[in-house]
Amino acid sequence: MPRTKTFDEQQALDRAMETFWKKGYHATSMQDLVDTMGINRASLYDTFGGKKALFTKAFERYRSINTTGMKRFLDQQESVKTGLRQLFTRAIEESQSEKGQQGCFVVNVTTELVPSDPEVETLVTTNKEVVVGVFSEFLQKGVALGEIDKGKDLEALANMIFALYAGIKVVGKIPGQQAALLGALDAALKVLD
Amino acid sequence: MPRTKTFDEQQALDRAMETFWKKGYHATSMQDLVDTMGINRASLYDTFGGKKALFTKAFERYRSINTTGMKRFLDQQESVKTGLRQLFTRAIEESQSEKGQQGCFVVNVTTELVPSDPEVETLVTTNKEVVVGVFSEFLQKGVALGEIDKGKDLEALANMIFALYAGIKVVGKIPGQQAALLGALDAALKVLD
DNA sequence: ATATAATCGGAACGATAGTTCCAAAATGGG
DNA sequence: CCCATTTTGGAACTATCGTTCCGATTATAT
Repeated sequence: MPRTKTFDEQQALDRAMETFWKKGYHATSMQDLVDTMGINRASLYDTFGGKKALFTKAFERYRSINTTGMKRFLDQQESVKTGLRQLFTRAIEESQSEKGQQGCFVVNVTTELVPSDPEVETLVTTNKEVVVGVFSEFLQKGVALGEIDKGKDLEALANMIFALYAGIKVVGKIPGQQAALLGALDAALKVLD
Repeated sequence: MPRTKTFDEQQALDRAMETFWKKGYHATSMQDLVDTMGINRASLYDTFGGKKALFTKAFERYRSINTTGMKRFLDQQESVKTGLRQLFTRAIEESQSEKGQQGCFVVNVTTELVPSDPEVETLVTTNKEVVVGVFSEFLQKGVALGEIDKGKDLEALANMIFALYAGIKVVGKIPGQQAALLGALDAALKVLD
């Protein structure tokens, strides 16, 4: 006898994610979210709780999409070295598009809200462990394939790749950095040899 | 017959810099600045113009201090390889202190205000050129000293070091990353061999 | 068709935002 | 000491912040 939901909750969350991603947490107003999510102000509070609760949901959704996508991309790579190169090349090329100039939501959130927000601090800490784990496993596959020397410290390499990725996402926000970043990538990937 | 300034303008600017650095632009209120700068609200507007004008002055002061300090540090290094290692080791160790968790003001500002603020975009673009230039010159010295192979693409290496620096400043905001980042540094510096 | 509940538009709330203004107080040069 | 000017405290202003509430409307399940 009751009725079901009418609006698309997932779509609304995706739009909130886009808004927080583009403007950051503090610069995003509830009015911005009402405008972009396409739902009523009251519905927003009913469904998502409030600004901070909505932000957390949007951020976790971004993390889920991103880590899943990255893992999927790496899983279908045959070569570890060229796979990593392609992952980064794609990231660099995307960063020069209008949307890419938003950078990485995780990086943006880290610099804006850590250490002032302990909850966010926990989320980005978890994210770092997960992503470094993905890189580490991928490198392990490279060792198994004989592409990477057995003697290498894979954990250190994974951490280096993670830091480089974050750096590229920062520098990539500056316009006209494609050539410079591709060059930097080329230099950096020498660590795998 | 007039009189001179009473309060220390430079000190007030330094405190504004600290506040913007710690909290970011949007999360910093004029009341925060009045409280931390130790001067009157009206004096703040008289001397610095307004929030945005004050922010720009504070940011440029940070840039000046930082690039000067980095250049000075590198200039007094005898070895290029160990000099770079020391620069980064210091940055990593500092990032684990309470103050270091604020990260790098330039990185924070880049992720928060680029591309939404064209003026800031110009400032961080200039900063990137200057700092990459510093790294590039330092690497050139390494070639002259015979520490670095002549054949290497120094511009690419400088860009890679710049991106890595930004990444370390992001990851360094997460607690407990000292060992991971030192390992990442060790792996990254292999590109100089 | 009717009942039930979700969604809506929009007002209202107290709080704070950035900025301006003004009279009083403090300060330094002559 | 005195004049000129800086600095001060605090009110005032308009705008927007995040949040809550309510009556009206819409949509669904029976």
